[in-house]
Amino acid sequence: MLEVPADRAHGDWACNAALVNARTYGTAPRKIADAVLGRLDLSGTFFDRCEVAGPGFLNFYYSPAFYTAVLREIRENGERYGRSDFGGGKRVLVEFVSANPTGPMHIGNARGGAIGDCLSSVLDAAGYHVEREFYVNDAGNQINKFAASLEARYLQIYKGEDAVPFPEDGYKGADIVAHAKHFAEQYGDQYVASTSEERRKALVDFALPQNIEGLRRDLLKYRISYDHWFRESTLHANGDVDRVVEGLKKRGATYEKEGAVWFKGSEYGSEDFVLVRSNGVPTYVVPDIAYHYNKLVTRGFDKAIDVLGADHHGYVPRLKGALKALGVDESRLDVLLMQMVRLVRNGEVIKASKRSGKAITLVTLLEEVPVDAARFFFNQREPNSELDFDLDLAVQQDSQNPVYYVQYAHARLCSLFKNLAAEGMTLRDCTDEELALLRAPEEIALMRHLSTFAEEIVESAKHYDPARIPRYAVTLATLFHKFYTACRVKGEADSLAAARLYLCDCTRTVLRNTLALLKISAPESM
RNA sequence: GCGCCAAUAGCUCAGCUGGAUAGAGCAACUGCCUUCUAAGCAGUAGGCCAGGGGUUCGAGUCCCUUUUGGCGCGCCA
Repeated sequence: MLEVPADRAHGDWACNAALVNARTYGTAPRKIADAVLGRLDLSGTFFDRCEVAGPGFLNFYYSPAFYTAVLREIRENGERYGRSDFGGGKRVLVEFVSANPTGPMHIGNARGGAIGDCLSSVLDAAGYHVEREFYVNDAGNQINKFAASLEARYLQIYKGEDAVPFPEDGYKGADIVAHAKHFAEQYGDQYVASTSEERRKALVDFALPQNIEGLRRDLLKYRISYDHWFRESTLHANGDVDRVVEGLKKRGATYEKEGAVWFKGSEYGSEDFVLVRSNGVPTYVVPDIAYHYNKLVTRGFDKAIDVLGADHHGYVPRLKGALKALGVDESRLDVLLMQMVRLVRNGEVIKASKRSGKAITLVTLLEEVPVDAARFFFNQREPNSELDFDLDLAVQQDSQNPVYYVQYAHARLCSLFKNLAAEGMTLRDCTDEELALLRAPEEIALMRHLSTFAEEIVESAKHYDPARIPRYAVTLATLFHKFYTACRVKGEADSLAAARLYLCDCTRTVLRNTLALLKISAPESM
């Protein structure tokens, strides 16, 4: 097996085949390695030498031609450098955020948004055909609660707060009060006398579109835009929800108990659960099944990826089980569960209660923290780890903040080009011999890292781990800063200066491409 | 009680399908700006990888177990 050794003194690639097979051949690993080395022909490859080291590793070293080829590739491809066809154009639907439209987005949605959006970009760059989707829960019980809450607030305006009890499980946020007020300003008391059904419908028709528009607007501020806003209500309207129940019944995957329809989950890798309540109303999972059936069968995506909060993890086997029962290969659905976010200020965790309507919203967060920082921070940690979001650090404009460290590298590069241009030196093409002058350890390390960008994107796509991208960015910035300190452009002999400028240009390109995946700005000056 | 996720430097985290002396950043300490941005660089110090077993030539990585923390387990969504 080939691997990149931790220590570069051990070569650019290391092969441990001799160690792995020592037992099979009954020979000492070093002897095997020596034998392999004797038969190795590196001509025509990007390696110029190979050594046996340690207990029997074969260490390969890149030739200068490799680095030259990397730089040329970056120059040729520009903003496309790093893209690959790993995904083979497979159609992937990434669903993320999908916040409840009955209220504002919370901090978990902010993490989901950053992760989902970056993951989508990564998959796109890795050669998948990606579409981003927001699932709008504009039906079901939460809309009923929304309606009841609005109704109570509306009636309270005319009858007084004491005369109209607020529903126990209603939405207590100030946004509901505001909706009711605006509704009253527009329609007056004309709905006080109408039936509750009419009144609620009018209120929902008034408030829900505003909320959805608000979600769209807020997410846009967060630099997220979707290809589709898919409405749950369409699944009810076109009969898909009913068809799920019918389909499962037809396949013998259901049974009735105490007047309710149950799914035989235990036969499909989950536990049994209720599909249709005894009152005839389907549970929330049924439209969800219909929705995922729609993604994978009706619309025929090869893969559906859901970015969900970890509190939904118990629901995943149910969804997959039901899809399996409907004849859909459940492995085509991948769920990326992200653990909870805790906000930290002054070293203390901020407690947020959604019930009281006092949760910190995405909008509030963005008022306090730059979008660049938010997107970077939320992608820094792997999704399945908890994340402490340090509000103080995110707004800090110094070296403690990794966002600035990376952006500073870009600003430095731009400034370098600007200053040299003022002195009449601009980027020019270089010969292979000139590029081969880039031999300093800092230059080699930088070029080697540049060469791994596409691979990093593929790994990130493979593991659904966008956290690799900020890490790659920080490493790239570090290597550049080291190079910048050790190797000067100005004042060097023309050919070396030109080669270094060439390398700077490549670094700038890759830095931009990396930040583009995160949708973080690359400032020209700081 | 059952299930999912985590535990690595003082703090925040890497460590890819098990590989060569466990890595960064921040914080601490010491140096480096008359020359392309010092929002930077170089260096020092800091670790029974939560504890205990096991698998193997080799384990932070895989298996079992204990402990601690987070989240789930409704005819709520």
